[in-house]
Amino acid sequence: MSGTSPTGDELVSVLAALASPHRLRILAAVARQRTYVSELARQLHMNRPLLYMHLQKLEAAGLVTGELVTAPDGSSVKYVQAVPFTVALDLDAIALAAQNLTGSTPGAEQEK
Amino acid sequence: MSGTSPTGDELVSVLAALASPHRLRILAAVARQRTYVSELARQLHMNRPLLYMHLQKLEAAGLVTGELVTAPDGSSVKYVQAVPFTVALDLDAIALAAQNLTGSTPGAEQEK
DNA sequence: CTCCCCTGTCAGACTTGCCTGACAGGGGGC
DNA sequence: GCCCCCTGTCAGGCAAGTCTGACAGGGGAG
Repeated sequence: MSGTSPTGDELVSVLAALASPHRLRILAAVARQRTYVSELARQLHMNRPLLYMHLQKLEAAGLVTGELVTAPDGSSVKYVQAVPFTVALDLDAIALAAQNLTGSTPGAEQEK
Repeated sequence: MSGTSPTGDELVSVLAALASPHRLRILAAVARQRTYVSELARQLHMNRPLLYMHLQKLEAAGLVTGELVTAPDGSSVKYVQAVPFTVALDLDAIALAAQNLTGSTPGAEQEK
């Protein structure tokens, strides 16, 4: 879904995921280098539970992927990675997305 | 601010304004035709106070402009208009925006 | 055994956003 | 006078998002 036009709902969830300073910072940090959760928490000066929440929002929106790597010795570390994407946002895209929203009431009058 | 790279905060507010099915629909309807508030409320089947709130969020983000037109007879009608814009959203844009956020803690370590 | 680092998850407090009905007021038509 | 349309704003309730400290558990090093 990097060049394809997403459904309205997908667009909304992506935008909602992006509309947060914390998540913007997280995404930027993760895009720069592959890191694991605790390290990321230190870099960004935020509590881990909070980071977890934001991460799972980003993951739900499909913007990052988590990978729990279990080393041969048994210790596990969760690496987080940014998923490349592109969204072109303008009035036409909005108008298009607004048409395919769940609950767009297909019977509604488009033109008065 | 249609081709220029917005500050991180601006980006956040725009995305937050856009991350709502209601506001997407409002923006789409307003982009299609110039309408006034009450008429818009009827088209979208939503209460006016609710519409007002969403409109002022969109206006705060700079996505729509309101214009209170007072007819020669004294009756006034508020027309709402969409403001054209374009935002290219990808990892680079995110990384860039994350750098200029208020409270980006300029003294923080960029590279570990 | 003790200390440290890691991963998850939880309940609770707090803040913000969302939505509603109701109100005040301006103006026109009958 | 009454009724209809328009603009605004308000308090209040409800739902959702945000953030915190604390906990349980796995594993390694001294």
